[in-house]
Parts: sequence; structure tokens; C-alpha cells
Amino acid sequence: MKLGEGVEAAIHCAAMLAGVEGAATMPGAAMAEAFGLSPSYLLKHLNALTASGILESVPGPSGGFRLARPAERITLLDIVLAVEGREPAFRCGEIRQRGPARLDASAYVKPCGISVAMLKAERAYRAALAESRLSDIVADYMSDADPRSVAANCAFVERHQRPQKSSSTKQA
Amino acid sequence: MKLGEGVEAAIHCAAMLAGVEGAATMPGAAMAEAFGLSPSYLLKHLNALTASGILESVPGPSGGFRLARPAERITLLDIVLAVEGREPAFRCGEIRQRGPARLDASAYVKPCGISVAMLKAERAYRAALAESRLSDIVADYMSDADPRSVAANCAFVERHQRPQKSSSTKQA
DNA sequence: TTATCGTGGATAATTTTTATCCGCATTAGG
DNA sequence: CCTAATGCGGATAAAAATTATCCACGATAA
Repeated sequence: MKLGEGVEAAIHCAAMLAGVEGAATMPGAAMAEAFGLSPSYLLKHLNALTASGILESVPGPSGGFRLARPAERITLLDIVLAVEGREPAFRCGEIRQRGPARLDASAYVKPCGISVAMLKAERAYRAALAESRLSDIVADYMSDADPRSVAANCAFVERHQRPQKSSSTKQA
Repeated sequence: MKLGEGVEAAIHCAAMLAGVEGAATMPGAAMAEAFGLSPSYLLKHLNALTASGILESVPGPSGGFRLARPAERITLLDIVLAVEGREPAFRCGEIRQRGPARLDASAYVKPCGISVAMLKAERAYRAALAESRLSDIVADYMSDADPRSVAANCAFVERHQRPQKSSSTKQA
């Protein structure tokens, strides 16, 4: 059982985007630089977040990414599912009916008890992730982390965020 | 996030072994046949269960595998960890300190909040798995599943289990 | 003594993950 | 209008993990 590295990157990016002001955006290349990641591959994950409605993207110069909704309404589960896909980690292959002494299909209408138990545990996992809001992550970071780190991150965001032309959306 | 197919196989095998009487064993080849799996590869997973102390193995003709302790004291977590390894699914790569503006190491003594949140969810997952006992799985199967399936499985176990020479261990 | 079985290592096939690249559409700024 | 910066999507490749097979070996029941 393993989570791809993209999950870590995606969450860090989302947390960083939570720091950009108003409708401003931050280019994917800047975030790749901030975390020492390959820009082209990070874009793949950011695209996944965009496709899931977690991020918004703006093309063109001074384009980039921003959160599609307030950090209060983005959970770690949202991000994990966007990057890793919505399928459960445990996939029942119905090997119970793959043996040589196969019965009629009507003998297997009830779901496999093993699958039920595994999926139940996975619901607990997702429930816990759903309780972690991005805003909590950011708030804890701001209050708990080393002040130097916080300052450095804020400076980075300040330096790389791109204000947007006044569209109808809110402006900081 | 994906679990290997070996987990499903391992749990089904363990559940089947819960049905063998006393100190009797069941050969890996029989279980591979029962579930339509490649015998050589299934053996790998059964070995992992043996190495973790979940199964016992007996070499020689009329050898095979049996549970190393009562099914009441084997949980799904035991099996999942044995097959998938004990490492958490989320591994913090500390990408927060991999950017170009690295700070002193002392700025990163506190664990990354993202990692903390992810690991907390994983503890919930494992706790849920730890509450599923193999004996529960088997009991539910016996009472809920289609009687034809139960009968077929019992017959299979009956046919393939190998009684052991009277060692000091209990005998059915 | 022989045949059956688990053990462990080596190896290969397959799939997934990670990563790179290029052409395209969009758009801010001159 | 032109240019350059940026995201988007697809194709492709490199790397790693998973899945699968095989063989030589030790153990042991018959």
C-alpha cells in the first residue's frame, strides 16, 4: 500500500496557494522550484487538481494556479482523491469464485465479507482525511512552524504571485 | 493508493486455513487452485505470512500451512502489514526543505503538519483493520453466505487438508 | 529411497509510476 | 499586431514496483 509522491507535492502546492491573495495566481514552475520538483511532472498533478475543481488555472503570461474555493472547504481527502483517483485501495478480484469448483453466479450475489471489511477500513481512512481542512493545515503551520520557515514561505509567495486583471472576481 | 493483489489472496487463504482442523495443514498448491492463482507467486505471500508469525509451515509430504494461532487473535491488519509491509502509505519526502531557499536544518525540527495529518488518517485505517478479526470474517461468511458456497468450501478444505503426525500440539 | 512439500534466490514479464518533450491555445504587455 | 509566458494534452520514454516463473535445496512422510 503506497501513495504516490504526487500526493505530497499536491498538498504542499495547495497549502502554498492558500497564501496567495485574492484572485492572484502562482505559476506551476514557481511551485516546482519551491519544492525542488520536476516542473513538467508537477503540472500533471496540478492539472488533476484543476480537473477535480480544487484549483483554477489561468493561461497566458501572469497566469498560473489558484484555489478554486476557500481553503476552509478543501480537505485532504479532496486532494488525495484528485491525485490518486477515486478507486478504493482494495479491489476485490472475486477470487472466491475463480477456483475450479465454480458455482452458479447466484451463489455470489452477496458481497465478499473480506471486501466489506477492507472497504470499511478504507471509509475510516477517508473520513479522517475529510476532517483535515486545508485551512487547518495552513493555520497550524503558521502558528507552530519555525518563524524563519514561515517568513521564507510568505516571502516566496509574495515574490511569485501574479495579480490578475480585475475580472468580476474579488480582488485583494 | 493501491493495495497489491496479494492482500486479497492472503486473507482468503487465511480464512480457508481457519477451517482446517487442529494441527492439520493445507498445501499452498491447493489454495492456489482454490482461488485460481499462480502457485509459485502465492507461495511468496504465504511465506510473508509465515515470516510474520501468522502462519506455520510444515515441510515434506503431507506438509503445508496452518494458522499459527487461533483465528480470534489474527486481524486483517496483521495480514495486510505482513503482505504489504509495515511502512505507512504516505511517506514524507520533506519536500518543504528541498527548495532553492533552504534554511538551516534547525528550522525543520518540527514534523511537517501535512505528514502528521496524513499519518493520523492512516492510523484510523489501521485501527479499523485491527478490529476485524479473522474469526469474525469466517463467522460472518458461515452465517451469511450462500449455503452452496459454504458447503463447497468446507468440502474443499476437507478434501485437501492433511492431518499431521501426533506432535505435542493439539489434535482435533 | 522416493516423491511431496516449503524455502530462498535468481530471473523475467508486466504494469505502474515518474519524468520529459512538443505542439497547441490563451492572453498580458508592448 | 506581435511576442513571450503560461497552462493543456498527448506522445513518449525512463525507472521502479509488482507480478510471475523457475530451479536447486532441505525437510520429511510413506
